[in-house]
Amino acid sequence: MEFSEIARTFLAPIRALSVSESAPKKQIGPSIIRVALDLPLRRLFDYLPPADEPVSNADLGYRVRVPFGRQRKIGIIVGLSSASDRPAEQLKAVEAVLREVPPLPADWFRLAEFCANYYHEPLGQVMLATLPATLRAPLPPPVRSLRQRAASLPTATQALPSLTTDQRAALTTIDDHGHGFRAYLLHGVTGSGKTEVYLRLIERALAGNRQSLLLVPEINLTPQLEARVAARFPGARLVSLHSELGDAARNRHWRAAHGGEARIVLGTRLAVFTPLPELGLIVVDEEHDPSFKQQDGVRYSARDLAVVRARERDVPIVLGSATPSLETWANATGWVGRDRYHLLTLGKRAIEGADLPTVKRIDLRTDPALDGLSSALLDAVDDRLNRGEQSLLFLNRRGYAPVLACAACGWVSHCPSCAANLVLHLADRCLRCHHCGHQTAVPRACPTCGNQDLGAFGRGTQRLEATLAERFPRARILRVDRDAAGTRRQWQALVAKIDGGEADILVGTQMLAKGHHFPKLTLVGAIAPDAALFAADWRAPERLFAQLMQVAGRAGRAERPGEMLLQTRFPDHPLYVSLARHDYVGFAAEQLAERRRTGFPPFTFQAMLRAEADTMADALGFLGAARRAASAEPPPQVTLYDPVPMRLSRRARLERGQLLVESPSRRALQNFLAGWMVYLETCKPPAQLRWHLEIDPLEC
DNA sequence: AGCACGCCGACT
DNA sequence: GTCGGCGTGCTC
Repeated sequence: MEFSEIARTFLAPIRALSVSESAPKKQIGPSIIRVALDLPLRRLFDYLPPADEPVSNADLGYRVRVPFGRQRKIGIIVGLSSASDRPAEQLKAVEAVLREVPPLPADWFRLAEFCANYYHEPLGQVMLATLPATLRAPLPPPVRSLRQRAASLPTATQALPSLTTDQRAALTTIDDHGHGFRAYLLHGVTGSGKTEVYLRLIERALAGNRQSLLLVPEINLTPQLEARVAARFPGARLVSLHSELGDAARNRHWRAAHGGEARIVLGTRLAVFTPLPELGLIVVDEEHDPSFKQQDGVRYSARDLAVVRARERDVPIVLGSATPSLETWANATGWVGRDRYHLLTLGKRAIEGADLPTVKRIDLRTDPALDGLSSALLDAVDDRLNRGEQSLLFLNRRGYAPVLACAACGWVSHCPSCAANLVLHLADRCLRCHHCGHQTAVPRACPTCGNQDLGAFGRGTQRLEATLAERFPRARILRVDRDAAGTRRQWQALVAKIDGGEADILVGTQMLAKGHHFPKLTLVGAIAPDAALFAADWRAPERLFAQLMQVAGRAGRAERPGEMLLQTRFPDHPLYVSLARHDYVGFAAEQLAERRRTGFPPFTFQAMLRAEADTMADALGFLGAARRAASAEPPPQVTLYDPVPMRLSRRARLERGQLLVESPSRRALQNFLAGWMVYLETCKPPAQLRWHLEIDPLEC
């Protein structure tokens, strides 16, 4: 069957798929139950009601246990009907309607449906993937006695921090608009008091007897936020939802939210799907953070879904950031259509006397770096050591050196499974691939020519740490990267050390830029930011600016002024000029103008079809066939580019290719993709080939 | 996705 | 002669 024909035949029923809220009432009694199952299939499965147990509209949203082939599965009742496509004798009966958990509510259905349609994933997979594991398991969890939580402490009478003019103005604007839907962008530099605004809004939601949903990028890095919220509202039950939580706790927290007992839910991206019967407020903190985008399974953007959810529920949503994503900024400042988001700006740092750090650019052409460190930066670190203050050196590259190589024959440490180099990790005495985890011992001599003199090229955090130890033998140096602070426990131990004044120099990746502030820190050095300036990825400047701005914000938040030193060969680059002025607005305007001129998002909409297979020929062959099928009847307003190898063309022994699809019209793109997906699922690619579609891809 | 059924190689 | 490889095909 041709693609276009398939689109016509199958598309209409898929779009029409929805919860039938007007199914016949029980005088006839609907005889068919439509069930969503966790399968990669774009259809529902029809079942008969369980023996002697009529079902009604009140059963929509309950989980069911059903026979499926010779297995048992958990599904969700998404509709009732009086007829099925299949003859009744082919239908099996639902084994049990599981009523111990209240039914999933209608707004949760609409969110799951939106997610399934927008990201082109089967509804059942979306729905089941968002439930806690224990509610997905075909066997009921072992019965445990419900542990009653200790009664909450009486509300401590604590003096609330006084608000700045900007904070008060932001709150007044939100208050004046009332309880209904409106999306706000709360734009404010580090220390401008965004969190206090969130807390005041949560306070209002609590007073109005409404639940609040607070989404954060990585909960591990911000345990203090959790503590701060809990301390402010000791009388309200707060639960967290994130992937490091065990199954039991996850289930408990999810049910507390669903049941309405939890009044505040603090979670990472998956928490956007938590059913909240009395939701009154959504906050997305650090909304620009890429970790709001799920990178496997259902590839959704939790930030975007949060906005959809707020609209569905008719509640306000606040997106907060010092460096908003350019998509969000465009929505808030009239670059795309009229202002969709309302912009609220927090100008000054809320802490009395704490100014933004001065940003100085060190020209590496006149002050060349020796072992990665310019004399100006060394002097500045020395200065801090003498004053008993802390320095932070920011280098976004883990390991000792990005590659080990033989100068005699040209051998380099290549990953056998990926199109990438093995990174030298001297701390663990190994070579390691950062993409697949492959690990080998460091060879004593060149594997090809026997040369004993292998060289470590480039510089990572470990090497920088070693250099600093040599240069400042009396300083206490602490390295903070994923290797040293991978778990919540390790991270907290390091934070405790830093706060306890047990470190003079911190060396770290962007991990250090997030969340925590260190009162004694007055110097931030960016070691090698230039690489991102000319990267092929057109989003690289946006990410670099955000990172540098964020890490700069670590310096001098207390009464001591902070300083940032930027080591660069391009001191006049507009990105650095904007950064030195703390001018996000100017930077964003320049980037958006460039993107509009060159036709990049948010002025166009993108989707990426990706395929991986044993050979690049297979991967590109599949993508090429997909493209030809679409071009046979060219979709209006949609451009399909040539299939190309991905930037990391081979990972874990699989060759990877991608095909970019683009349109100035979101609707045109979505219409095309819906039909295309149905067609692609009828294709018979080589067995080992895997493919997936990503909407609004962040990586190009 | 599972889990069947279904035809061709090295083994108790 | 069997156990088992994973190539299609189906699951209400």
